[in-house]
Amino acid sequence: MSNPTRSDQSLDENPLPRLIYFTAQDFRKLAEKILKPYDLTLEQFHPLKIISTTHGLTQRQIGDECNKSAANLTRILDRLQNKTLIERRNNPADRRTSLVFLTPHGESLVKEVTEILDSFAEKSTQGLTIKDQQILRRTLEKITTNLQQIELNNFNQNTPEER
Amino acid sequence: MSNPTRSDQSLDENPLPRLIYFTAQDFRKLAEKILKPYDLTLEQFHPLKIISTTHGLTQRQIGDECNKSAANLTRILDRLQNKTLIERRNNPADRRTSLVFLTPHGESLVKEVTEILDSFAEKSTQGLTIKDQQILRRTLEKITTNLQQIELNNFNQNTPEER
DNA sequence: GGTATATAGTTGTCTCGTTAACTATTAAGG
DNA sequence: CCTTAATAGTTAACGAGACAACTATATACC
Repeated sequence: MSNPTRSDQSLDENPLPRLIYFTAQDFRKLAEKILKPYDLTLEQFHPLKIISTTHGLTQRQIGDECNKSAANLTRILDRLQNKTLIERRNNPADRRTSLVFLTPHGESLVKEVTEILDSFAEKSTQGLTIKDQQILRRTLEKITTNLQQIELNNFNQNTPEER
Repeated sequence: MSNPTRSDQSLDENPLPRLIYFTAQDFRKLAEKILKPYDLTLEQFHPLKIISTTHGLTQRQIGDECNKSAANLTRILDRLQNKTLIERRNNPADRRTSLVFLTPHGESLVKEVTEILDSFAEKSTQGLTIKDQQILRRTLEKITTNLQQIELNNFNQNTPEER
């Protein structure tokens, strides 16, 4: 009624990538709001969740799993450590690395927040048929594959037309 | 072959929202690489593109169109202005606002980059049937609607089960 | 007309993401 | 062995998104 945003008018005409992009943004924004009372961000929760399912991972392993660079993960873990949700322990087998564990505090927080986020994720895909969900999944995978292909072409040569 | 990231193994088991999120991230990362030679980011290009199709918008209007907050847009426009791609002109009709225009420099850059990004967007959805694209579009819209619904419920009451 | 409210835009602070430079440790190859 | 290269992690700098506080102007209402 008040502010005519792009969601009201121009979604239909947006190119698909931007549509995906906007949807992801909307999702993130709402997830952040939901997590705010727990003094957590979505990006902090990702690694936390990973640590909770596999204890004692290195930062590299965690970063691979949640698609975060080493630099980025360092700070995120710093913040989680400051909130005493995780701890880094020395790894005698490889002194370059440290192994990351949840504290009891972190453990219980993950448990609590997981339920909330799971229910949120479920609600967000409500009303979609199984078929549509499958197609969505397949389509996104195809796009990801395309992106990888583009990246390869771009960095081996300059957009070759045929091969 | 080298680094087993989440794209190789766990895409299938990821919940849909995260899948959308990862796809959007991949898209953004590649778009940024493509734009780098032009000293532009994807987030800078969005408003630039909008300004190029409708000259003399206020910042508010631009922000609505590209889903950016006023605060965020202020800085992005500052950067674009420093690169002499845009200019802000006084609006005598409402002295709180300024109207944003492209410089000739900005004009030609938008033209150049638009072609590249369009072709990129097209390539990224290559191999998808029209039908699948329609379903993707419909599905994402449905998710967006769901998110709006969740937001309403959350802020009027505490997750009411039924109404 | 004058006060109250709403709106446009800016600025500060924090989190997140990326790149590049750097340290420490480990692995490889002569 | 010892030099070289690779890897794990940290730090700094910058763009970007979010929120809160603030200024200036415009609108509403009494």
